Amino acid sequence: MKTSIQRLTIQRQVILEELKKTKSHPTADEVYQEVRKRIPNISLGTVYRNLEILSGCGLIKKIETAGYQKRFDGNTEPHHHVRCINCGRIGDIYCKPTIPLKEVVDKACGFEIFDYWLEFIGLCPECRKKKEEQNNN
Amino acid sequence: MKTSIQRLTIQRQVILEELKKTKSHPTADEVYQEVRKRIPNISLGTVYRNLEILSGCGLIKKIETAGYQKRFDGNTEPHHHVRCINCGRIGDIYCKPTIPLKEVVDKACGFEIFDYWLEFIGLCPECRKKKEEQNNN
DNA sequence: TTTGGTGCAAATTCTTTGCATCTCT
DNA sequence: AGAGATGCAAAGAATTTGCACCAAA
Repeated sequence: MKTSIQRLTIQRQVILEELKKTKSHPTADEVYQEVRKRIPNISLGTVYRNLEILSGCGLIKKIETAGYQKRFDGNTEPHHHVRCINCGRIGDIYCKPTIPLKEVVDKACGFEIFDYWLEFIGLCPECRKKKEEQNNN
Repeated sequence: MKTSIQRLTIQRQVILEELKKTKSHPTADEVYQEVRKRIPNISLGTVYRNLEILSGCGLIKKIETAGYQKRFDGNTEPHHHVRCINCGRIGDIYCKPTIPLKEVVDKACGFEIFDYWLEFIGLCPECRKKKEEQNNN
């Protein structure tokens, strides 16, 4: 895994900018759609390649929770995610889980732990509302 | 989402048995390979369909952490996972995180939280050893 | 001039689906 | 008969890769 970028091409720069600009945790294709507005002839392959490289050197974060598409996050601060079970939207959470997570796990299984991934699954406010309205009919 | 099985066909039964038998969190294809030893003409589609149904009614667990393939777990006790960044192997952890996770999140973001997913990323004992040997060369 | 990057298209990989057939009840 | 399942094969979706060309060091 590379830890630094060789060249900051326009494509790479715009992809990064668009990711930093939004809080919506877009998929590769959504990034592509956004970037195309500024670089109309960019290819989807280039977007994929660059998302991989950018996350490889820590400039963005890859959100790898499947069954779903990968998503990408321009926010590299440590934080956690909530995913809406209904619409797939992903939100951010900044609470610090005050758990000695690493320590516990290290002892429990012999893994050398680098990181952990904490994701909550539920209904986002919008979908919550919709569901309640349906129930009232 | 269905909550009960209509018919317990041989295919369904064997898939379930094989999953209960192992601790290796196999992918759909790995389940397929194993089940084929007992039902040679079973189709991959059937395996996928049944894994979906079995997890839909809570008899098995779907592990949806991607970039990787989905994996399935015959162990439905609440527990967490460690994933090896190198070989992809998934292990189990039974520590209880003593955090009021749900409560904190509910307040923080307006989501209605049903569940959470906690996964640790690191190096499994085997890969740890390999890496150390490489470093010694 | 060499290395890295790009666009394009084809290829892969994983998963889902349509359909004719079969099987329980 | 009718609903649910199956095998097979084709289709889909997401992602990766090969290749010829381009561009910056």
